[in-house]
Amino acid sequence: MADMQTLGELEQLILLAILRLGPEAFGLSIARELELQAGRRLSRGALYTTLDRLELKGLVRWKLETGGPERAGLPKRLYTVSARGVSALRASQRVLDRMWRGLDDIFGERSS
Amino acid sequence: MADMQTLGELEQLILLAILRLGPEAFGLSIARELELQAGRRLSRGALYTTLDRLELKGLVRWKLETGGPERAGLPKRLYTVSARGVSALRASQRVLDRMWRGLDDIFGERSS
DNA sequence: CAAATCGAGTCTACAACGTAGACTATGGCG
DNA sequence: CGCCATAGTCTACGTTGTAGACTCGATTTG
Repeated sequence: MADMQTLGELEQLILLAILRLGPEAFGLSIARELELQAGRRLSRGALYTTLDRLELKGLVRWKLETGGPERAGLPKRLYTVSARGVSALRASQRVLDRMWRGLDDIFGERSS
Repeated sequence: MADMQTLGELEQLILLAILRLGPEAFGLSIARELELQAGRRLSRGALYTTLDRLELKGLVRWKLETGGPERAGLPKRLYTVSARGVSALRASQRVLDRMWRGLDDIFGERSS
């Protein structure tokens, strides 16, 4: 795992949204979570291309959910973050955290 | 300041590096700080084009320092982060913070 | 049942951001 | 002067972020 390429800003947010949603993470719910929590509105394109690229890098996976009782047979992709995805996310967090350290008092917002 | 466009991942780091360095922030010292704190190595190109773009967006400014005693007359650009730069940075932090909230326990690293 | 609608995902194209490395210019030094 | 070092410029390209029109099956509705 020598040099893990860095995550883009949106990539981070999408990974985080998936983690937040747990087993209910599919395309549009991810977009909703992002808008709700981060005030960030995405188009379909923005969402799915990023998801595809994360998949390509092995940071997320998905399996089809074949519809339950309601939504008879209408499948959707349930996304999960892979172990490598979690690591990449933590690496990004670690770097930012380190760079903020000492500045929090002056410019920061970390309320808790 | 309705919708402040989001900062790229490197843009955030460079802004933070400048804040950390205070009055000693010029091109190469920024690169050094980034490597030191974040383990992120940048080429000249990566550094200055990003700096130029931040300037264009009004997030950083610089003034020439005309050499002191040593370095007689050799000028360098001393960078500072503008008020808008600080806001943009805080906005990014706020979003990430919010997205991480609740996940810290499971996946987080925030040691303190 | 055809038409309108909705939810989920695909595809194409382009703008913005991240990156490298060769190049210029000026000063110090043997 | 020739050479090394520092600070910054320029060109070019790969990666990430973005929009919106399109497909396709299901549900609603007149």
